[in-house]
Amino acid sequence: MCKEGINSQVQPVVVEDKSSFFERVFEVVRQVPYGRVTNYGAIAKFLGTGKSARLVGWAMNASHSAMPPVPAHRVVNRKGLLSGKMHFAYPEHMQELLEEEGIRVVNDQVADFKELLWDPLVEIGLED
DNA sequence: CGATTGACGTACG
DNA sequence: TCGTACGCCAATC
Repeated sequence: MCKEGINSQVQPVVVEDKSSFFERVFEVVRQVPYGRVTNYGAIAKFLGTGKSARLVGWAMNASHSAMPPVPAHRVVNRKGLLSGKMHFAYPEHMQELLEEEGIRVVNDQVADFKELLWDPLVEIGLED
């Protein structure tokens, strides 16, 4: 009799742990303003992980499933190099997105990267 | 369960 | 400035 009705079937709710490192990375990246870029180390350090910048990159790997979408194209390495362009739909996609925002990319590297760099530790850190 | 890899960064020479 | 070595944590083999 424990046989419940059809509508009694339990549906596995796919709830992502917001406590996960990835979610935090997604949030920070989503805070990156238009026409600006950030680097993995800044995000990692902002989250308190510090040297685990690699995890940020790994988190971006899952960013394709993140909702809302994460502007991963605004995230580059500390050299301003489009290290993750290979993981986009196509390598040129990342550069196109950046140029679309007015960011000039030369030799797979962000021009004036230092000026366009948006550091959450500085921007958000002082705000919040 | 151990070894390897990875969209990185820092330290050292 | 450049190349090498190491750490970091999670996923994959």
